[in-house]
Amino acid sequence: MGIAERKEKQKQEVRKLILDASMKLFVEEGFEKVSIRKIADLIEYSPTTVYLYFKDKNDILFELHEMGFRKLAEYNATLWEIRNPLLRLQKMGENYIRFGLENPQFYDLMFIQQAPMKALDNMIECQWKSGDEALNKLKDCLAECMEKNLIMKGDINAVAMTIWGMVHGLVSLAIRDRFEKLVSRDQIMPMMQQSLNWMMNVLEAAAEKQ
Amino acid sequence: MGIAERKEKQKQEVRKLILDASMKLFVEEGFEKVSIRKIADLIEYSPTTVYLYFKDKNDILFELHEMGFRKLAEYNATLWEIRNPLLRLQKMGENYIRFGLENPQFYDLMFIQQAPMKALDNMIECQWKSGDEALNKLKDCLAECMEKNLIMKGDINAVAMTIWGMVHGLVSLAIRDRFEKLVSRDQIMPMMQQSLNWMMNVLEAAAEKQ
DNA sequence: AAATATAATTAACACTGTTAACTTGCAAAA
DNA sequence: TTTTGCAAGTTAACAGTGTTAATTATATTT
Repeated sequence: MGIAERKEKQKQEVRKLILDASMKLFVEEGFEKVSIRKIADLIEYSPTTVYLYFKDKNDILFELHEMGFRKLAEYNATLWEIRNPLLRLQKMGENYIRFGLENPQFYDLMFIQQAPMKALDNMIECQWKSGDEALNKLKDCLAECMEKNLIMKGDINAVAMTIWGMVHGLVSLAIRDRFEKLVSRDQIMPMMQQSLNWMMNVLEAAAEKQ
Repeated sequence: MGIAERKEKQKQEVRKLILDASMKLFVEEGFEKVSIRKIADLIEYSPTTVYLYFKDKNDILFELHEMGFRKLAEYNATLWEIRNPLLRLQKMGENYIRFGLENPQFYDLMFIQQAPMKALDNMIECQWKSGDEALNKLKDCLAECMEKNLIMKGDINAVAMTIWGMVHGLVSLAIRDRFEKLVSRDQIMPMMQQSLNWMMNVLEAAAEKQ
């Protein structure tokens, strides 16, 4: 069955060709500039060929969104060496914010755009695996913090949403230009840092009081 | 100069016609279904007529975004009677979340979409007045809390961003379907309420410790 | 070599925002 | 009263978008 194997391999190669082209357009021109026709032009195939390898555009954007999660994981590569869970939490927040501001297009796709979630709806395994994995790491960290009385106890899901919500709030307001209309541009980054610091101080103080 | 006045009035009437039609489409079919052609169809003018009254589509979306802010203000109408600033803060957060979940299209336009901010760039007064006004009310509340030692002291801008960031994070993750892929749908609302409660407890405890 | 299966294409549909050029109707000047 | 000029509104077009049905070309199997 050598030829069936080769065929499968070729199919995967074209698939990769499409994804590479999408990626190139995506990082160079941003999310909304990625179109099926431009992808096809780049790989020198007709636009309809793309539909032989992907169900629709959302399906392609889902794959790009997965790449984004791999990139985020790279940011956190050295994080698990940190013993103090509260310090780890802080670094996690810093990395998250840094990732968002340095890769706004990826962030957009991972946490703002609806397209990847729509692709998920049409899949067999319709659970958001990437998001779940990332959230679990946050939950583990928070659980450890609670165990050691470093943050106030509470429902782990609710607390995780709170912390995630806070950093996501900062990043998404920043990359959607809500801050630069309110404070001067060069003040945004230091202010976000201050914001995170204040939050950490509050968390710490509340735990000590408990 | 009676005729010039009448002309001006007629011009304003067509303008209102366009906005009403946009609004109708917007609340009935959502943001991405609003198109210049559909607006024109609805008011029985040609599509290009719209461009005689608005610079571009962003310009129309900006007006809708303003209506959203007026709607949000309605939610907070009875808020200023509350004396205790910490309780006021909590209710403000609850109202914000409720507004977002009950009016996801408006929320989208006000805090997620880039279109209204792009319209702002091409305006004489390119400050985000609506956002600034809303944020100032939050800042006033926080300043009062700090004064009375009800929350931990810190840079007022940074703290405001933190609090806003948190509630915006929750709402935007919710309306962009990030929660329902992680927890069951009917658990989202109670979890968000729990999330806010935990946050308020943390704020309170941290203040007392100070 | 002929039949079959698969890969890729062309053409089309129904949309989108936006601009240039043209036509109509009405108020003001000759 | 007639002519001029301006503003409102229109048509046609450009350059795109995602997506589907029908068709052609290619490669594999019989």
